[in-house]
Amino acid sequence: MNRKTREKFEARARIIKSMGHPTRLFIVDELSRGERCVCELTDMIGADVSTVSKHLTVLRHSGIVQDEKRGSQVFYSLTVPCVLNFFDCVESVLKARIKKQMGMI
Amino acid sequence: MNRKTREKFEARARIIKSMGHPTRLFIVDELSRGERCVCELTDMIGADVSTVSKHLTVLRHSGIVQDEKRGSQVFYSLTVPCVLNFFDCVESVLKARIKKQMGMI
DNA sequence: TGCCTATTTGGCTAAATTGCCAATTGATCT
DNA sequence: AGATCAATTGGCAATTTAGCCAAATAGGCA
Repeated sequence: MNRKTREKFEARARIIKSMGHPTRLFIVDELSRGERCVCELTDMIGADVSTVSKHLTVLRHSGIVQDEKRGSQVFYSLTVPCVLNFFDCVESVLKARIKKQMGMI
Repeated sequence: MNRKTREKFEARARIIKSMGHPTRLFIVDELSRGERCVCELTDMIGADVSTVSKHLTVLRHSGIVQDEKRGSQVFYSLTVPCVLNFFDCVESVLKARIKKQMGMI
């Protein structure tokens, strides 16, 4: 794998990786239903605000979410709706895995 | 976030996370063109066989790939084709990011 | 101005990840 | 059986990640 190819996959892996954490995946799922402020997300998640804020920073840096400051609050939303396709596919993987475990394949 | 919800997102995040590494993403991309043995993948990637083997174990455990032993070789293939949708979406995220950087949004 | 709320940043520790080498296992071939 | 190739596993050091607390920053309001 040459340098250019490696860089290409590194850039793409970083985006996927940013969703590869339960809390961040929860955030993406929640934002798929509309924008949310940090305080709302923090309440739902039940972790320290600073922790949630850092997770949001990861998602923002990867380009999956964007933020908008309004008053004293910061609202986050998805930049691209297609990330929801991920969920459907993940379900397929889970289903296939269960089928295999049951010896149906 | 209650226990059940957390577990749900943990299971899904584990699948996504397994693709969140340049080498493993490369493997998924390569397998989208057909099954490959460990030795072929190792040649392409240019890392130690043991490293590649461990990456394949991660992907296998998450259910994204399956293995089949034939003779002295082990062939890997995708279990579910939809993982390719990930690539399209990742491209969209990258494009949106570039647009934003250029001040077009 | 001073207080309160919302959010981010710094710092620190614990845990997880990665990649290499060495050793092991398993199949093939002579 | 012995040699060889393919792949996995164990072990270890270096790096990265996660989450909490404390501190800093910023807006809104009395």
